[in-house]
Amino acid sequence: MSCYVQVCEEENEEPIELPSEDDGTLLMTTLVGSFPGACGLKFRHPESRALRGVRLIGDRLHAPDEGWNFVFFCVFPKPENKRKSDELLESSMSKTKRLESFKKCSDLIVLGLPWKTTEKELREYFEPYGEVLMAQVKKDPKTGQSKGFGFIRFASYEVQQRVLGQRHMIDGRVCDVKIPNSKEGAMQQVNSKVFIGRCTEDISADDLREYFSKYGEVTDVFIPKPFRAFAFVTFLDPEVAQSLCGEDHIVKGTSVHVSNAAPKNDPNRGPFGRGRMDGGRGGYGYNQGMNGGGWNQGGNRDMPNLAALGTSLGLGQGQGQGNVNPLNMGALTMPMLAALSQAGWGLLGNLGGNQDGNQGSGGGYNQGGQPPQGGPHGNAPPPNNANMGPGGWGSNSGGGGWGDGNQGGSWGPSQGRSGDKYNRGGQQHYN
DNA sequence: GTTGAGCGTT
Repeated sequence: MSCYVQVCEEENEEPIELPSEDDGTLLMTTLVGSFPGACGLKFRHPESRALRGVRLIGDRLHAPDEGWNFVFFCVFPKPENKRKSDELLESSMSKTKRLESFKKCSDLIVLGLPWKTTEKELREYFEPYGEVLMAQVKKDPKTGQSKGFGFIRFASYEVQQRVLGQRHMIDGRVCDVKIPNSKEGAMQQVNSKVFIGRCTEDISADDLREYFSKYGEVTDVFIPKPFRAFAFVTFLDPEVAQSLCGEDHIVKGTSVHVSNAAPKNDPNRGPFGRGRMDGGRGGYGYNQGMNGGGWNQGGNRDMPNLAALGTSLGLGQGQGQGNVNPLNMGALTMPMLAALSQAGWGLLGNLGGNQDGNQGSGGGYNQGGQPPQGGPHGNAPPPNNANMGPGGWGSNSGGGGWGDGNQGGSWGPSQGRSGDKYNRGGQQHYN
């Protein structure tokens, strides 16, 4: 028996009526359709006067015992512990921030998969959250044995954020879903050529051209022979090339990674791994640097996640052709500039029309965080707390932990910054 | 046939 549920973004705003399903639940997809970025619902209980979260199981919000007879308001992810002094700023920014959070999906890494989990099972686990574009389990090429991790790609950014915000149990193991390190903010060079990584042999130059032409005119496609699992695509418009950098694209069923093509003969060309500054939880990236996270954890010379900055600040949009400056400096706030400067970031020196300039900055990132406390059995999340901690879901359903289908909890989100470093190998010299 | 932090045949 479906009905309409009154929902508004915040308390005391004009509600919108959203249709529930036949089974009386409200789909998350219905909710985010009207409230992008929402991750749950809460309401003020008339007796307790307290906020109550709405139970969320999978993709379905379940009516409170009293039914949908309240005005509900949205819960949005809180990526950081909010300090009191930030609340004003937070509320004044919240709407724009949410608008800016319309970002494209990226692949997500799924860590901790049971050895036996297949790609099919991986896909089937995530499908209830939303459309799955790609699911793969990394295997040893010889034995076919799973390496215990895989990648997943969703069609919807909102779904992606929801999946990132929850803990997962797949085939009896707790799995971590994160933004992979390969998605670190690629410094966007002024270059109309992009590097296409993770190509498979069945992707032809024509395939790449056809696929990428939808973003702009492709002037060249180059695939090294013999097969080297990467390619170059050159666009007429550097803006187009820039806009694709850092993204994953699915070409002929394969997730390829687009990054800036390193110039051929730059001895300075180093690893392309750059630091994630946001603790690895994706989304709201620029905001994460503001609460003591800082740009430069551990004192290494990582670069800020420029891709995240660029998107969240609306950089790189609408630049006229021929303007080789990838940054709209007018959009950079002083604190940002200060942060960038403090990060030892050599951008300014690189803006002088050096099309082949490349950052020689080393890799190293600060990800990690503490493993979750508590286990898959028992140790349920704190019940009925509408004010979740970082990474939490706002709408926390009370009751048990794993095993009863309760997915609303957040126990010990991995937002910590343990400062461990990891240096990936990077883009190799290529002639 | 084993394993359990990580990062995708650059």
